[in-house]
Amino acid sequence: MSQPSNVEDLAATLYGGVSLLTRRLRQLQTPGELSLPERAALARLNRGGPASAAELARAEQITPQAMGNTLAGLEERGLVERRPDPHDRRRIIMSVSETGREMLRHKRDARSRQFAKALGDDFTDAELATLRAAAPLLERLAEKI
Amino acid sequence: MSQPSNVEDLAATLYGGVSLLTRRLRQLQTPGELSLPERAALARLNRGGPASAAELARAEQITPQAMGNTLAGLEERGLVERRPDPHDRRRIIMSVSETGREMLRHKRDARSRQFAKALGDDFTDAELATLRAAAPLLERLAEKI
DNA sequence: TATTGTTATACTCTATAACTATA
DNA sequence: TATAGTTATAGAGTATAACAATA
Repeated sequence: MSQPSNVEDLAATLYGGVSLLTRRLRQLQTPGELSLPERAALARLNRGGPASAAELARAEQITPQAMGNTLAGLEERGLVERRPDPHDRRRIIMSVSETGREMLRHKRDARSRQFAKALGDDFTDAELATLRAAAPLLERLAEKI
Repeated sequence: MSQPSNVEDLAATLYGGVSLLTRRLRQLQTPGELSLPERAALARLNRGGPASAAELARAEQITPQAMGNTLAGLEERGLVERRPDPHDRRRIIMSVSETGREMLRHKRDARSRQFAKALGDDFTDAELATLRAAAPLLERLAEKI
């Protein structure tokens, strides 16, 4: 197993699946809904608790500037709140607002629902298990590249 | 298994891995190298044989306009060639040039090498098998969404 | 000096819209 | 009418560069 040529093929197939999925996910975007990075940032803020923009950027592995854009969008809709860090006046701590929590709770995001629905409807338990096992490997792969 | 909440979690994790991977892959781009869609189009043209832009667009599931952009980039570097279809004067048939074939043969693309290297170096055979099984599932998921 | 955050700008990838030529 | 291809424009998402404030 894992001869060079197989790994090359795997790389190509993986790229194909990953880019197609990203594209489709973006196409599902409807006006007024959260963008993909917005949803990711909001979800992370919710599971990880309040954090600064720089911390979130490191966690999501994007630049602080890009995270700033994303957070600005979330703040405009009142989904996150900012408060200054009393110990370090450079920092601004972001947290999920009540509206944001409700948004996450009620899964109002049509794209997320559709994504989850596709997984639930069209895949066997064995296939779901494969995807579940593969998800963290994709992250690790991204970090190793 | 596959309770709604698990599927939601899987959707979130999968999105995280997929978007991170896409981002990293794009970051690896160095000037003068093939872009991700260029590489995908060239590889498909090589495996599938000569095809029109519209056919390639359908195969890659992007718009003909987007494929036109990609092919224009490949043509500029002399990696693909165009010739009119003698039977249908609307169509232009694209094929991989000798230079393009050499590019694919010699794997000159540093990103592909690095992608394949990360797979070969940092993953066990079992993990590679999981990724191999997951790749087509990602494509199917993208189509079902 | 290093870090946090901001603003400005540009790039990649893809989409929609509008058009011409051919079928 | 429908399809192949083109051009123009716009949008999402991210990057680099340059800066001010604070540590």
